[in-house]
Amino acid sequence: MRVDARRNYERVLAAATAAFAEEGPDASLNDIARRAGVGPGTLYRHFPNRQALQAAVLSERIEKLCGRAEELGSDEPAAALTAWLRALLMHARTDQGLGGAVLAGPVDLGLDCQQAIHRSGAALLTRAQRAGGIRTDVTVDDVVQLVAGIALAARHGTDPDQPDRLLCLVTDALHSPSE
Amino acid sequence: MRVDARRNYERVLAAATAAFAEEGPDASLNDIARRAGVGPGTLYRHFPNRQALQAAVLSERIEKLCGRAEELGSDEPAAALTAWLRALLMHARTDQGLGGAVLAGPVDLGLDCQQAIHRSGAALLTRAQRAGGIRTDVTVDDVVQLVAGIALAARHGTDPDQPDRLLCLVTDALHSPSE
DNA sequence: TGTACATCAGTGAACGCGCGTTCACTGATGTAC
DNA sequence: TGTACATCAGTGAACGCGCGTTCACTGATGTAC
Repeated sequence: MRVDARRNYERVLAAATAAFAEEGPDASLNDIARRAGVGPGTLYRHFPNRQALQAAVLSERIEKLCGRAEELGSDEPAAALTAWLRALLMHARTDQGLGGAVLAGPVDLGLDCQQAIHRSGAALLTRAQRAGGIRTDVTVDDVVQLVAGIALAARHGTDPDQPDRLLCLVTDALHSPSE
Repeated sequence: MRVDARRNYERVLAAATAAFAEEGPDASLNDIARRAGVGPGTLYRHFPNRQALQAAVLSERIEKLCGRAEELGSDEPAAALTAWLRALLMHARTDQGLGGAVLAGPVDLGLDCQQAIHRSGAALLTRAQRAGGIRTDVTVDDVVQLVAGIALAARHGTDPDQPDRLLCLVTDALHSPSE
């Protein structure tokens, strides 16, 4: 990759990160190019569409999230799940709900972003279920969807720690009440 | 109100209902006017902005929802709450998430739409809490937000009865586990 | 090391699109006589 | 009941806007000699 190409790639990525953080998932692509001090064409050279850009912005964070899941793999199963779900909620709320929108969205980012999250979540969930104390009638998809929902609904909320409270409610619910 | 005005009002409302059902909350206003066989100006005469139109479309349903809450007022408290939350979820999912978007949205519809829902919910919730068996550390706002979140996240989901499953999880969570 | 050149990247004006919104005009309605 | 008229409603072409996207052209980069 040529040095100027790499430089502009970085610039666009940084501008996109800032724009998504400020404007949310629907930030204008032209505006992102403008912020990056770059022509629209340059943006398109590197990122063929909005999803590619969103994926690029999120991928680093998603990797961290999956890394965190591995770290938690040695903790007490149920606690590890709870802790990771909290991290997942943080992720889903980043950039005005970009994370959550991608999680719940119709788009398949092509990359294994979402799949990676599901894999990480599945590992923690099934481990906790096998260890007992966590409901077995819940799928990873359910949990991820719930967390995404909390993040999406919270986007325009006024109470800043409502999402955490709701997550607590959900994690409580995961601790099987019947057995 | 003149007879032609009333007629067009109804037409626009019907067209809006259909459009929201098909396209979701962001359906084009020009398109709605077109469906109604009416000029854009006519639409604006009756509904100054999109929110007014959304409110008009939803208001009837919201009234029903509040009516249902009153009906349930004589049932067993916890069961009544659960049943109403299910109805609320149905509402939030109508029209591709229009109900949920309005519930969770930043907009104050001016009307007492959302307030009415909150009032109805509050009545059922506090009654159930007083009767015991329902967590007391949860507010109406929390519950409504959660239901809206489930609806929003479900918008692009593939599993048609996932929302119901998630709601069950939530209602289970409401049944206080600690006491 | 220096130069010529091919290749790749960037530019940015311009396009087409659909949106929300307006407003000068036409037409329908209801009312007063 | 019939007609004149004021008022209210509807029309729809047109506007401005910002969006995503393209492409002919210019410029920077790296390479071969």
